[in-house]
Formats: sequence, structure tokens, C-alpha cells
Amino acid sequence: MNSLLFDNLNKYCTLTENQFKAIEQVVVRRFVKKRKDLLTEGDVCKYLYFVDKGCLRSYTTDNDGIEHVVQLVVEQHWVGDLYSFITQTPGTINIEAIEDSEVIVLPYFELEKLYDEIPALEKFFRKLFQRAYVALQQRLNSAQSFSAEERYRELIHLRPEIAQRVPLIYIASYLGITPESLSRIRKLMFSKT
Amino acid sequence: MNSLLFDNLNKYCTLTENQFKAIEQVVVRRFVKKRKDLLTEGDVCKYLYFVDKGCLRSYTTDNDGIEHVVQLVVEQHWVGDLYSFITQTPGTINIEAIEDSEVIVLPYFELEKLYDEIPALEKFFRKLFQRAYVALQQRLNSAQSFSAEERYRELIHLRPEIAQRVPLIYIASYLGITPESLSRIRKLMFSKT
DNA sequence: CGATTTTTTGAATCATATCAACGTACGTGG
DNA sequence: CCACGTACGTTGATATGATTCAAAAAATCG
Repeated sequence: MNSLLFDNLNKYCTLTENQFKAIEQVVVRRFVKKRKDLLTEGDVCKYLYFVDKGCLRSYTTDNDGIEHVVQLVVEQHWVGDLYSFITQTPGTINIEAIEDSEVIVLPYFELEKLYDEIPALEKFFRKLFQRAYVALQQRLNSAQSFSAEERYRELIHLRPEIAQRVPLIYIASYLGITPESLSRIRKLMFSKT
Repeated sequence: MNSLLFDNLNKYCTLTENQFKAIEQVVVRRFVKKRKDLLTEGDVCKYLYFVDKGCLRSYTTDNDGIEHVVQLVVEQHWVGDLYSFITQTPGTINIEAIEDSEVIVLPYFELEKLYDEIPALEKFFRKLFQRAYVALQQRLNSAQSFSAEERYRELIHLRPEIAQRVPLIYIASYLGITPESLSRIRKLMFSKT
């Protein structure tokens, strides 16, 4: 299989030819059309997904039916409902394609087996989760310390791709503000500078 | 050494006698008096700390000199500046004891060595970071979906210990609100119910 | 006890949300 | 290929939750 996943593994760890093959044997490619679901809340998240092409969002729905974007994910990043994945119980997260996308599907039970066969893979994911944790902590810190405008500027700076590719309604939700507020913020930003 | 750390390791992974000893040999106990720093921003975080006794907070300081509590940590939990720790570059986080505390100090370079000697330890930390990531994602979700009062109620429900032991100024900061707001919220809560 | 930290209260202000309406773009079926 | 529906973005008026600033009361510590 030809996928960015293997470049990505190569970048962060050293695997033998056989180990690559072992991983290759347990993953499959899946296509997700724009606006179609990859995962629906209430389902058990049986897989981790590596984005090979396209762009997706994960989100929760609160008691008032309002959606809250949890993650905005493009190529070379992982997505899933991690709580549901690690407990293998029904989850609360939806994953939907923002563009026509292709993901590499890594099943829970195969991954658990691979961890024991390939210590380097366990190291890979340990480091991945460390980095993900740090990134999330910085996002929480921004959410609590900065104004909506500052958070939007930070997003443009840290993830310019996202700011360009993703509709503003999802960006707003990701930043924890309403689309109306984001629209006003942009108006001010582009009139000033 | 007698520490909750070893109970904790036992709970989440299986280690041999020799592996325990190997870990025991690289850690030391450190005492931190109330209001004293365990780590100061600008320093490289050379250690992970496991809380054996007491209670600490980690926090950042923003451009206006305002402190933002990142973590509130009690016995059996880990604390550190993970960004600084994994990059071994100067960090932005302060860690201060809220009560007289005792921590078990695990050095970066020793841990890196142990990972390769003890695959079960790498698994332990992979799972730890997974759980930490999930918990943080739920906290971010609360910060973006719920009112200040709802977040305070959630904290009381999920971490009753913290709500009791920790001064309200730090709780407020942890929730991303001002002490004045938290005081008013409590007044309403206790007059209503 | 005095000093410092923590918590409370009040009044004014501010950032963002809400509600409602309209404009624009897009892609899908007729 | 045009028209219509749905998704997306903007604007205005008003409402609201939380902050800010100032001050005092209460709790804790050495």
C-alpha cells in the first residue's frame, strides 16, 4: 500500500522491513465523501484513522443540540474518539469529512497485538500522545487566557492550512465562539490592518 | 523506597522484581514546603514528578502577569512541564506546592533508558498519556460548552477532593474564571439549594 | 498579635451571545 | 443549463454572563 502513513512512521521511528509489512497487513484504506460520517456518536470507536488525503472534523453535540468542534484534521494527522477507542465502549464523538477524504484504518485489536510485537510502535504512539497532550494543553491555555480575536490570530499563525481550507462555521466552533462573532472579528481585522 | 508510586505501577502494569529495583534506583524523594516552587518557568523540566503526599498546582503567567492554573495535582498523580520535558528546552510552567508535599523525582535521561530496558514501562506511560489526553479533551470541551457554574459543579462532581482541599482562587483560575465570579456562583448555589 | 492571604460584596463595564434577517455561493436534479 | 434548495457568511439590535476595580471582611500563618 502506498500511503503517507509509512513516511510518517519513518519520520518518528525506525522499523524493519518486516515490521512495516506487519503494519501494512492490518490496515485498510477507506474513502469518505464530503459531509459523510466516518464515526457516529453512540458507536464504539473500533479504529484509529490516519488522514492520507482531505480534511475532517470531529465534534460533540451538547444537550441543546449545538455542535462543538473538537478537532480539525488534515493530511498526516490521526483522528478518532480516543475515549471510546481505549475503553472500547460507546463514545460521544462524531467524525465527518469536510472534503472528500481518504483515511488509513487501524483496528483496535490489531494495534494492541502490534504493540507487543513492535516495541518501536509503542514508542511511536507514546510520543504521539505526548505531543498531542502538549498541543491540547496549549489550546486550553489559549481558550482561558486569550480573547476570541487573539485565538483566531493564533490559529492563523499556527495552522494556516486549517484557516484557509475549513469553513468559518467550523473554525468558529473550534475556537469556542459563534460564527457571528468570528465574522465580526474578521471584519475588524481586515479593516484595521 | 516506600512510595505510592510502586502501588500505582502495579495497578497499571506488571513488572518483575528486578524491573522495580531498576526504577527504584533512579528515583529520589523530594520535599516541597507549602508555597515553595518545584519548578520555575524558564528552567528546563528535567524530571517528571509523582505526588506521594500533598497537593500542588502548575500554572503559567501571561503578558499581564496574570497566573493561569494548568493543573491541580494530588497524591498518585504526575506533574511536570511536559513540553519542556520532552524537548529538554526551557519551559513556561511553574509548579508550586499548595500544601507541604512529597514527590518522587524521575529524571528524563534515566526514563529514556528505562523505556528501552522495560517495554512494560513504555506501555504504562503510553496509556497514561492517552488517559491524560482524554481527560484534557473533556476539560476543553467543558470550557467551551458550559457556563462557569456548570464547570464548577462538574469539578465538584468529578474531583471532590480538589474542590475541598484547594483554595478558591486556584479553583477559579483552573476553571478559567475570576475569584470574584466563583464567589458569586457559590453564593447563588448555596442560597438556591 | 500583626501581617498576609483568601474570600466576599457592590457598581460599572465589556466581550461575546442571541435572535432575526438578508446576501451569497454552490451543486444537484429537472 | 437553469432553477431551486441547502450550506455558508454577514449585519444589526439587544441581551447577558463574566470581568474589572475598589473596598472591606474573614481566615490563616508565623
